[in-house]
Amino acid sequence: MKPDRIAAEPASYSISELAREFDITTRTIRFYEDKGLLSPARRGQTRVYSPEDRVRLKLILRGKRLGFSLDESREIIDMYDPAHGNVEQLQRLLERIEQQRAQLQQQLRDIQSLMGELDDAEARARASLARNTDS
Amino acid sequence: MKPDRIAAEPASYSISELAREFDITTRTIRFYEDKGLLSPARRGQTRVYSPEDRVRLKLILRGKRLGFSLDESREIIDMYDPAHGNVEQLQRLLERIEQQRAQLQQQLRDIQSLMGELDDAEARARASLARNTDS
DNA sequence: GCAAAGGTTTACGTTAACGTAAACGTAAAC
DNA sequence: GTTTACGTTTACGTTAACGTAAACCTTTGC
Repeated sequence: MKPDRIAAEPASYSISELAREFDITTRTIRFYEDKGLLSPARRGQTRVYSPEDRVRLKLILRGKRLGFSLDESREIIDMYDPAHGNVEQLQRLLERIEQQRAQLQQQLRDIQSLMGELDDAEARARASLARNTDS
Repeated sequence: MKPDRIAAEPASYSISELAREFDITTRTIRFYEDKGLLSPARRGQTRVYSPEDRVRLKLILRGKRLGFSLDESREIIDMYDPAHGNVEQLQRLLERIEQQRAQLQQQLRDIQSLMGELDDAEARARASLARNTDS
C-alpha cells in the first residue's frame, strides 16, 4: 500500500514555478544551468525540472545566503552527490569537508558575536527611545 | 596605578601593518575608505589608523565572511555607533536590528543543516575509503 | 647623492552574478 | 485568427569589489 495524500509532491516543475517558489527570476535559473549547477531534462525545447533539480536549486540558494560563490556551492553540492571514485579523490574530498567545517565554525562565531552586539544595540536604542518619549 | 605590559596595544597603525595583519591588500583598505567605511587620520599625506579604525576594519571583514555587502556592513557598524538622534531614526534602527536578527537566524539554520550534511558526507567518504583500502 | 622601502593619487581592467531587451516558437483562450 | 501566457536563444549592459599599473612624493640607510 503506497501511502497517498500525504502532501503529494509534484513529479516535475516548470522554470517559472520554481522561480515563483524561490522568488528568483527565470534568468537566474537559466544562468545557474549555464554555470553547470543545474541540468534539467528537456521536453522538446522546454526545460523540465525534477524534484532532485529542485533540491539542488534549494541548496544553491542556501549557499548564497551563507555568502558562497556559485563555484563553492557547486563543490559542496557535489560533495553530497554520488560518484566519488578513487582513493585520492576521497582524500581530497575529506580535506574539503574539513575546510568547509572550519569555515562554518568561523561563521558561527561571527554570528554569535554579531547577535550579542545586536542585543546591545537594541538595548541602547530602547533606552534612548524611553528618554526621548517620556517627560 | 595603570597596569602595564599586559599586551600593549599600539596607538596607531600604518596601512601596510593592517594589510599584513588581516591578510588583505592596501588597495582594499583604501577602497573601503573610498566607500566611506573608514576615515583614518592623516599625518601629512600619509594615513594613520587608530585602534578604533582597526576595529572597524575587523568588523567589515567579519561582515564579508558572513556574505554581507559593504553597504550592509556599514549599516551594521553604524548601528553600534553613537549618534542616533530622533525617535523615527531609532524606530528604523530597531526595525533594521530585527531584520538583521532574522537573517542571522536563517544563516544559523543553514549552517546547522550544512554541518549535518558534512557529517554524512564524511561518513560516506570514510566508508568508501575503507572499502577501497582493505582487501 | 641616491637607491630602496613605503606612501600617495588617478585611472583603466576584471570577474561574478545576474538584468534587460530583442526576436522568435507554441499552445491555450477567446 | 489573434491576443495572451509561457517558453526559448543570443547578446549586450550593469554593479560590486577589488586588481593592476603608472607616475609621483618622502624618508631612511649606505
